[in-house]
Amino acid sequence: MPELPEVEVVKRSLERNLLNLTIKKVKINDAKLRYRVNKYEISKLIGKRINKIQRRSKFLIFELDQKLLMLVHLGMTGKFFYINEKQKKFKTSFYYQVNNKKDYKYDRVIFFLQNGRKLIYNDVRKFGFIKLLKSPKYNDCSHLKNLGPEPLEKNYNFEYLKKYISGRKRTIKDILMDQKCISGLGNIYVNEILFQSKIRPTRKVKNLKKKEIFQIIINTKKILNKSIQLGGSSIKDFSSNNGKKGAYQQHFRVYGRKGEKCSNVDCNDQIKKIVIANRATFFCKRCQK
DNA sequence: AGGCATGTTACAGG
DNA sequence: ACCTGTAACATGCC
Repeated sequence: MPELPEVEVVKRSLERNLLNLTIKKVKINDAKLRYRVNKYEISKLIGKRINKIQRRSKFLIFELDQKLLMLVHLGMTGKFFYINEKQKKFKTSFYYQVNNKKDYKYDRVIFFLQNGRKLIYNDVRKFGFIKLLKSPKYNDCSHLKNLGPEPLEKNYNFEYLKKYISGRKRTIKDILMDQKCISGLGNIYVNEILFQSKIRPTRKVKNLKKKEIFQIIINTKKILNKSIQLGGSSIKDFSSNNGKKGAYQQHFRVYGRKGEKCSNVDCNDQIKKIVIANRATFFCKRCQK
């Protein structure tokens, strides 16, 4: 699920529902996430109120009483559910309506809230993590300190990207996936951005024209904003849900479309799939030069 | 059965 | 010390 737009959608939903609520109890069903969830540390959250929720790149930051900071990353399959304590079946959730009975197996950490509801961190593959930050200056933490600019902020612009790529030898796909260059993009959106920008993912950055760099900036912002507006995208892992899903996936132009006809009206070529930096890469060889 | 999957990072080698 | 590429992590699905 989660690249920047999905995390932003989750953040807004958490904000709507959790602000000013106090955590009553925390239950750890499985501590073995990306990093072991420390029971002693997590217990510090008890009795604390959630005052603010922020997003940086694909990370969520919960600010609680006494300057406690909880950092959450959703990894590949992490998600939050928000339900009534007494409900046995999930009826409401932040992001998806859930009807898959097996889902409870992957409830890793449960936060019991003072209003009688539960916030559940659910993660099939356990690539996500939850940890408390030591310093109130969260930009110091190892996960956040080397991140590049937010793609939707003004400091991600033509001058920035031109300067960043100068002297580098890598491909544009590789660079856009690199969180040190731009933070928050992942495989799906990079594929989409390069398709819309008419740039082949294998192009070396040193050969990019001014106009192409400009297109990348414009299309990055355009695509991310559109996706956030549509509630992000959810794929594969959520195909069994019959509730509300992010709608942006219906707008994918190349991602996952190997062998299909290019979606540009005047083009009859098939979408190709190759691997760059261990990641599936889709493009149209006629439209992306 | 084997390959693939929305992410991050530790590590090796240049 | 910087830059780059690869493998590993855990689990389910096609």
